[in-house]
Amino acid sequence: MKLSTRCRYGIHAMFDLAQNNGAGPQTIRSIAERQIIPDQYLEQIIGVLRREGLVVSMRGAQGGYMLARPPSEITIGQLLRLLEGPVFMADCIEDADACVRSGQCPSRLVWGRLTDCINRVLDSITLQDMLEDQVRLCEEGIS
Amino acid sequence: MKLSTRCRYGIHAMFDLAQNNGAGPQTIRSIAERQIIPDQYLEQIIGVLRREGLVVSMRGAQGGYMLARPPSEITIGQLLRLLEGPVFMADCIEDADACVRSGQCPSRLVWGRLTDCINRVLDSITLQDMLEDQVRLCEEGIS
DNA sequence: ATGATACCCGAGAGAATTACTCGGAATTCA
DNA sequence: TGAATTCCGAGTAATTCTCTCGGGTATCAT
Repeated sequence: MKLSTRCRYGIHAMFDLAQNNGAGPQTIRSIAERQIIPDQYLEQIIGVLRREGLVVSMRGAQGGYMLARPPSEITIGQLLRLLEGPVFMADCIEDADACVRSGQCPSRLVWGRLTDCINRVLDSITLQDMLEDQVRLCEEGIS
Repeated sequence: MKLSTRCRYGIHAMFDLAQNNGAGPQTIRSIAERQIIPDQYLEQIIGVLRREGLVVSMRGAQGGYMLARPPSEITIGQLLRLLEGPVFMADCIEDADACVRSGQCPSRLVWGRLTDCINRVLDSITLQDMLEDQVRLCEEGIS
């Protein structure tokens, strides 16, 4: 049970944009270099994020990407659901008709509880929180 | 973000064994029929559970499988970790050296929190709990 | 205008993983 | 002995994941 690298790359890229928020548009290449991501792959990933309205792009020379909203309004849950697909542990969580037993299936209860817990944790963490975490981690590193 | 069918099959099979606990060994075929699982695939899955000591097998005619412990001592977390691989969302959770930035990486904090939450939920649910859930679900269905 | 920069997009290659299948050996009960 | 059943390694088909390619389009600087 692991995240795909697509999802990790996407979240790293968004964190990078959060760090550079206000510093003008960032190119694919510069993000990819800082975050150590194959740049053509990142292009694909960031395309998804743009189509969903989480980042805005500026084409042409001096173009690049910027967050579409402040870091405090973007949660990891949003990112993960976009990049990894919706969080539901079995088809019957999204669609009760996917299985004839849904109404009386105890595993369905388990998957439901797990899904809720994952979403709750992830929706409670914003990019802003991560920026603050990093400041704290760096200070601890120094002292 | 979904469970593999291997994992769902395995848990359904274990739940089936819990329901038939005390009723003698259950054959692959009978479990597969009740739980709607391809039986040769189930054979493979249940082999993993046997090697890890969660079920015991009896070979030969009238043989089959039984739980190695009471349902109250088997958690979904144990099963999921066996069947789906250990729950860690990125390599750096298990092995800090997997990434040079581990010490100062805020995503690592996120994956850590998520991993903890998932394990906590899953380790709190036993097969016995699921048996009781099912009784309750059936009663609700009737009334 | 022109050229350099950079996003945009669909198609596809290669590798890994998943979900199964097959055939046959070993064991046990009746 | 023979039928039932587990045990095991190998193999295959489908899917998904990761990443690449090539060419198009928009924009800025000169």
